[in-house]
Amino acid sequence: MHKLKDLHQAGLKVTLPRLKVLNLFESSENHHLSAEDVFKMLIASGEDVSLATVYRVLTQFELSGILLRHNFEGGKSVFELNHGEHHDHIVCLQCGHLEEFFDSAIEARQKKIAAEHGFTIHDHSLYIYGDCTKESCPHKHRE
Amino acid sequence: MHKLKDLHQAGLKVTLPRLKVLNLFESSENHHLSAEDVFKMLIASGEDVSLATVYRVLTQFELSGILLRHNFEGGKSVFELNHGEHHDHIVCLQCGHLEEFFDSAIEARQKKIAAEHGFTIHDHSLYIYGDCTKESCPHKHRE
DNA sequence: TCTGTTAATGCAAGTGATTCTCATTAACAT
DNA sequence: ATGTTAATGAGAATCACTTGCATTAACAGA
Repeated sequence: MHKLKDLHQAGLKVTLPRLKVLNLFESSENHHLSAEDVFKMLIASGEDVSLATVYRVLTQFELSGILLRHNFEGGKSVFELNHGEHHDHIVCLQCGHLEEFFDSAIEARQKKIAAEHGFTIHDHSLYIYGDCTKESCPHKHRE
Repeated sequence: MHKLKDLHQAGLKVTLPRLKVLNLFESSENHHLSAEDVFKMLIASGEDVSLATVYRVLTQFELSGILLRHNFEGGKSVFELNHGEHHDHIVCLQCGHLEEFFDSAIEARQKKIAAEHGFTIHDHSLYIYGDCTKESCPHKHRE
């Protein structure tokens, strides 16, 4: 259990809210959670935390590298555990279903493009938006 | 000048606020503007528009294809004229300098990835963040 | 050109997500 | 055990938009 280590390394005290949030990300079915998701799930499971604390903890975890933040369309941030393996996302605009992918060809092209433009690459975000073909996807809601 | 045509095609009346916004995008040095940028620039040049109208106009122009909306990090939408040629962006984290690029290899890989995951691609957003090492990169930029 | 219908606008109030303030409390080094 | 300092909860505040509503401007038809 490297949870304590993670927190100490980040210079953060080991408090109940932080452990609860970490546990949630490690045990949750859905790996991508918004602040509100986290808050509601904790409340639902009887834990008593404040929404403000959830936001604070998520931001601290992002800064210390424990979590990754994504800004999908829709205005709210979504977080996931940082396992150290970079990947991009493909999102269903109908049902929100999310899949991860990694493509070395795209990664390589990006490096090349950055170099051609005289940039030192720091980071990138690639989100593909589309319609998924899941049975559970409410595809019929089209105009 | 196809401004009037654009508006008519979009089923929008040719009103002063709409013309002012279009003119601004066509004449501005900076091609990527937020709602607040547009509002402030119009006010500064003596035009009297409401912020609410700016938001409405930008959204309508996006829906009718006249403008493209981007959601960079930072939580605010940025718009640019839609010239019909898709491109992605590479952004300097130091000075905010922005360059556009198009890479057919990346586009092709994305289509393939979407197909492999059973998605019908609608759209994508790719932003590369880095440091622009150019002399032309002034380190005195607004937030 | 006048005019009625309807869309567009301005203003202010309302939202949703997130951040901040500040008094209180919990961590943990001593 | 306890002092120091960070962390928390509760709610107000902020930021980027969005909406309701009364007023006004567009423009098609007479």
